[in-house]
Amino acid sequence: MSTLTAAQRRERDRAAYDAFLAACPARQLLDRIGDKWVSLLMAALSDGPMRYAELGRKVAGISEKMLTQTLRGLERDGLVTRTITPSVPVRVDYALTPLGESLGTVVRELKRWADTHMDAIAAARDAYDTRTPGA
Amino acid sequence: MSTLTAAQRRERDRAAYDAFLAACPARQLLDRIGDKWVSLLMAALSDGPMRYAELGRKVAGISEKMLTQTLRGLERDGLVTRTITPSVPVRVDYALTPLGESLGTVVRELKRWADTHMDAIAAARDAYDTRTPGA
DNA sequence: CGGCATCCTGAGAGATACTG
DNA sequence: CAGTATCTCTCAGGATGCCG
Repeated sequence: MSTLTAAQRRERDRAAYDAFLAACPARQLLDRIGDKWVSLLMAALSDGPMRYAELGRKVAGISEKMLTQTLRGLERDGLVTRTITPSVPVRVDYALTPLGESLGTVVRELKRWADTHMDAIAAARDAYDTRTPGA
Repeated sequence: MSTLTAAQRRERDRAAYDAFLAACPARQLLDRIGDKWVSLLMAALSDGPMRYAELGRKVAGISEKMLTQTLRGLERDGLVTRTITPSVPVRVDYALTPLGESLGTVVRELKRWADTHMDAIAAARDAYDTRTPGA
């Protein structure tokens, strides 16, 4: 039977699309750098290695949970290294890998586009909001 | 008094940081293109103008709500145009603006990095998961 | 056809408290 | 110092149904 409701069809399509998206490299990359803390942490580390608590202070608003979670993710992806020095108060340093620095370069290109064009976007936004005053 | 609890200090810091982030162009851009549907929709539109329902079919898994919502956001930011043809069944076409195409170029650069380096990330991920088998 | 209002659920963000 | 564990709660996003 081709008797599929719109909902059923969409569900099937979504499953197929999800598989496609999971395999899409660009999608994975966007998910990573789109993460609120990833870019901030990497920017902080681009100045050189830092300790756990230093990062927590530098990025200010981050909770310990997200700090740990994000760093773990970055470590897993080979973007940062985690170096444990087993002194009496343990010391843990995080640093960018070459891969991480490479990604940092790309992100900075993105930032350059942002710096050049975001005022145009802001202007468009203002114009739009003026055109659509109430709602 | 400097008698602030850790929570109070963090809250104050977060407020300040939120303000900083809201003003940061790069952050705004990342929030945009990090959105699951934005890049997909823009990729679809890079082939030329499309109608509402066409987009819905091309992007397959998207719900009508997200389709409308995302398109509105892109229109507001001056990245796409929305053209209404008041025929009897209404016809609405969406197309990239020059600004939108410019952004598309940047995103494609990002995609190039992804295509070149995501296998390294996947490898790092595998290695990490092997090193950390149980948990 | 194209779109908005409404309700509802689940993933994920943060606070808190405890451990090596 | 550097986490881990647990709980709560928000809110993005999907389903549904109605309008122009």
